[in-house]
Amino acid sequence: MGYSVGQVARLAGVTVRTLHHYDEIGLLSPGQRTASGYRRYTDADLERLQHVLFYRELGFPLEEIAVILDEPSSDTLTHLRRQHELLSRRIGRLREMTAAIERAMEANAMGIPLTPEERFELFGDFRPEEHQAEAEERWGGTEAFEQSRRRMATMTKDDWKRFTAEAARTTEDFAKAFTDGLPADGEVAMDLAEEHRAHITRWCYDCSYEIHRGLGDMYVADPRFAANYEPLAPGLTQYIRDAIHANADRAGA
Amino acid sequence: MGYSVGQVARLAGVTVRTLHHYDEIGLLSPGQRTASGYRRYTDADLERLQHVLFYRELGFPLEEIAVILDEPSSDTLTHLRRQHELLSRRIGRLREMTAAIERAMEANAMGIPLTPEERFELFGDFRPEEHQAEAEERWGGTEAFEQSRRRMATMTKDDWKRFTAEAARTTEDFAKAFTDGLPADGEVAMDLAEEHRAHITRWCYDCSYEIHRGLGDMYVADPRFAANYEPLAPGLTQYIRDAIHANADRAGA
DNA sequence: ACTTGACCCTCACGTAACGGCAGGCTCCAC
DNA sequence: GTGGAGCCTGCCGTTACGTGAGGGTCAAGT
Repeated sequence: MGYSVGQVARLAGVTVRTLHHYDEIGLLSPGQRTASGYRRYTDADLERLQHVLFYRELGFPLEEIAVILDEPSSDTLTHLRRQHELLSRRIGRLREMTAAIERAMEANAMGIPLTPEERFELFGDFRPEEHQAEAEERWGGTEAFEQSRRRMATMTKDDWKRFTAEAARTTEDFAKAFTDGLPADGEVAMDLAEEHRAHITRWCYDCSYEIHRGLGDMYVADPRFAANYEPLAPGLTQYIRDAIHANADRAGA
Repeated sequence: MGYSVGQVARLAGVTVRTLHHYDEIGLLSPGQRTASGYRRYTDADLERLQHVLFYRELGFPLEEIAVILDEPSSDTLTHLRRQHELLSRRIGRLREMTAAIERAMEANAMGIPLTPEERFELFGDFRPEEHQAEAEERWGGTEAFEQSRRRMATMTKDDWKRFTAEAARTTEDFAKAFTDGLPADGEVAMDLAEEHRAHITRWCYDCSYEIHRGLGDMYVADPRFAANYEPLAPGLTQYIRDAIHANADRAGA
């Protein structure tokens, strides 16, 4: 027979207003309502709230929390593992900051002034590396790019393994279709392209047909991407690019 | 000779807008401006920014950061020490969360459902203990109370030592004035009361005369406070209370 | 001397994640 | 059967910026 807002609020150490808010934005709606409109939270709701608070504590925006809690592959254990890894990383980060502080204290004790770069290096774990800057340039700092970057940050080593495994499978299927002589604008190739697009959407960001076209073009233009495909079959890169465009055409985009 | 907003932004890994914002709210105004109105940040500004970002990272509101950076006893070393301690605490907290996650994983593996209390105990480090609940009741959950609670949280063991030392000194002075037979509404006693008020304002929260009166009344009403004063001189508690009121009267409040 | 692109300025409105209050039901314990 | 605790739905306020708009500034190239 569930818990009332007040009870849940006390249990979880949040305010009633917060629960109302989570209900409003659809992040956590109580399983039921009483006849008089009172919210009734179930045990499942409590578990969801637990995860919400956890990710929130680690600084995730609520909208993103909703996404990662609603993705299909999200059972309790997956989340616990992910949370465990996120915690480890966070602790590592704080340790680095501790070390930086200690260095600063030493420098201070010796009367050595810090250079501006030294001053902020401890915050610099997300500084634009080469690759990021380039992607930014290519993608024009779009929403999708940001989304991707953040999604990547949440992925555990396990996630990465599954991600690359899935990606490799699709690539192999492409290679097979290509060597079998199936046309790039044929049913099979287009379905594979669609699968590819879904794969990206699931793991990285909301990949529209238009973005997907752009990706395909990028594959042939950039030798680093081509390096992944050509060894499997020369010409595969172009084939994939064409299949992507055919698939987008089919979808009317 | 100085850095532009853009340079500082790149160095510190924040946006220009953020620096503009800090300037607007007076948290970090550049030491100079060029003739054409461009912001010029000095090395001292950079150091301040470093501290700002640090405290921000640890979740302090900007307004509070301004306060702790502007308090008189705030030299670089003090801050570095404080930051070091805050980091240690933070790491400890995250370790506890890690342990809680591990317990949850075990329970999950064994198929044991968690009780609602177990679910959220890891977030419960700020649950209302007896004392806090009482203070809340007394003070009616005022702004001052919240301010105090947060200030306390930033204090290192060293801070506490100095705090209690200062407090003890004032108390002794009060005791001396009392045993010397000086009147509670006399110059000396009132000055001591004012010092007491300043002490609270400096360390805990903005203590108005009205609040101060309330504190004085509380001292005589609550035996636990009286226990601190009476051993020094019987009747001292009442004396302090009267001095506080006299001082408030003198200030016209 | 002139343009052009990168950088800077000041408004000014938008957003996320709630806090806090008003005005009004609902529940249950005495 | 009534009073107080708890719940409801708006709705406006706040913090820490994001995101342009509209317009000066500056060094480098032509």
